Amino acid sequence: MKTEEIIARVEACASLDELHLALQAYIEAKGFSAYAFIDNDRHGEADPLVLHSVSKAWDRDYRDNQFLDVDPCLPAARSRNIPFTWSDLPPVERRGKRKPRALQLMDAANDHEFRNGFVIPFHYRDRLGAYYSSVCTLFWTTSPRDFLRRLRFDRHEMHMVLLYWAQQVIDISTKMQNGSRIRPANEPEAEGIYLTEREKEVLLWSALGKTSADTAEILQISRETVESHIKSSIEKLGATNRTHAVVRAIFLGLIVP
Amino acid sequence: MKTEEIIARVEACASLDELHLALQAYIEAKGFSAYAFIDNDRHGEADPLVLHSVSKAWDRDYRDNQFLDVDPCLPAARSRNIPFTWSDLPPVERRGKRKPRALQLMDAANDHEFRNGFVIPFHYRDRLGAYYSSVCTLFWTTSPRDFLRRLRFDRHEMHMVLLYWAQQVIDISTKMQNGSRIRPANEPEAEGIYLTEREKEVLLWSALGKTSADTAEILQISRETVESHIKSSIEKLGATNRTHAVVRAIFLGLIVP
DNA sequence: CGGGCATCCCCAATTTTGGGGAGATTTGTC
DNA sequence: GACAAATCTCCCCAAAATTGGGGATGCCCG
Repeated sequence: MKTEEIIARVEACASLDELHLALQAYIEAKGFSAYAFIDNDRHGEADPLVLHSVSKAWDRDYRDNQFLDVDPCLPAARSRNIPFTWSDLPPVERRGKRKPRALQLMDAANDHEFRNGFVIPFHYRDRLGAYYSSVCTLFWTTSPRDFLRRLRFDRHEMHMVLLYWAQQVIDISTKMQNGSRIRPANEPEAEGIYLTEREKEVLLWSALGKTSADTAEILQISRETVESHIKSSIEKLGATNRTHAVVRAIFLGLIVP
Repeated sequence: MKTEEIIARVEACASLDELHLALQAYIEAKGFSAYAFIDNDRHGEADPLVLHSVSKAWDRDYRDNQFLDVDPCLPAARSRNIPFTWSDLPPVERRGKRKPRALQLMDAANDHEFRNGFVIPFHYRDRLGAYYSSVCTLFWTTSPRDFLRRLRFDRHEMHMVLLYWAQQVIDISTKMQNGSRIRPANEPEAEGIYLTEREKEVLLWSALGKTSADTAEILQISRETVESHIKSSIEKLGATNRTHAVVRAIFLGLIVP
């Protein structure tokens, strides 16, 4: 099946379940046994979004030992955009007497027959500009040599498919969370709301914590003028006060702090 | 030439000049006339990294008119991980009598014979965990129909090549800046900022335009308590006032209006 | 038992809001 | 070129809200 077609199939999925099945089918065709998608790096979010097809045993092992905190894949994925394999990671050095937790993790993975893993990092921003990082690991349980051969052929295709897949997961899960990351239902449409350059400018400085007086200084205009711009922005945005106006302007993509 | 080979070639580049030449050769082979890579989305960073092969005239036009501020590609790229084209963007409506700046930009692009553009967004984090967004636009100057045909065939390959290319640009440019990009001194670490439930709650209501008194009413607590929570959030977030705190909380993903 | 959390209170200084108005300049239309 | 609309600029004033200090009391949890 062509990459094109697989991506179209992924984009046609309307639920996380469908996406789960689609990915599992895809990676099995590529010789992988399971996948784990962890959308961890959100602040203050109660439970990270996790989709996976790993065994219950491994899932429990991973959680019970809090391997999430020591998994070297996560920091590696955080500062990369390009997929890598477990074997690409720098070896864990053991210093001192105690076995590093990361080594424990690797031993555990080995116990579960995971011979290698293909890790795809994924960074994105929502409409508010907030950043998120996620990672998807594909688990390989058969011959390590076949793993390398597989990657040589299909690394890019898999990367590409995963990018679209992850985007779809994000889109759907944000939509499910009562649309929170998309657009609150009660908020009026962006259409028809335009701010002048000056208005955006003063709102931006306000978003960066400046008072009217600060902004006046920065823009070399009078405080009254700054407030006049703020006032008209508040009115245009249908906001109740400065903070509200700034949030809405950010939300509407009118300013980018 | 196979994708594999092109990427290997890109990864072999040791300088920005080489990367520039490699990309230009690649996109010309695909029928594009020029590219522009802008690594802009960073406040407090001295000069944004820009690599491009566009004409001096267009470069000057773009800078002189400060089109960077109105370019609809940038906000679109900011919240996407998947490439798009100029024609994918929602049309710019003109309200009022004045011509929107975005329309001016489009007219200018047309004057420069740019018929369409392929835009690849790119998000990444440095070793310190700071996030960056960049965008690479490929300019198409010949028949619009050929553009679509080209994309149908090569969209994914080009996406992939650009991902590796951009990663290489980042790697090299960070290496050149004697070390890494540094988190702006005034920005506290995202990690380690935690707000209590109550703090998030009052910030959220604040983001929605409520005053302390409103929020007190809503949460059935006293105004002083609300303000007390706001105060401690401001301190935790290293903000200077309420608006700033709300903006930062949003950007850290702590609250979701 | 200490520390963080949630709750409440006070007060003075500062900032913001919500009215009002008004002149100069730019921009596009007729 | 005349005209209208929008923008940018500045000003005044009183009411309301926020900020930055300082406290205090429970409560829960490790």
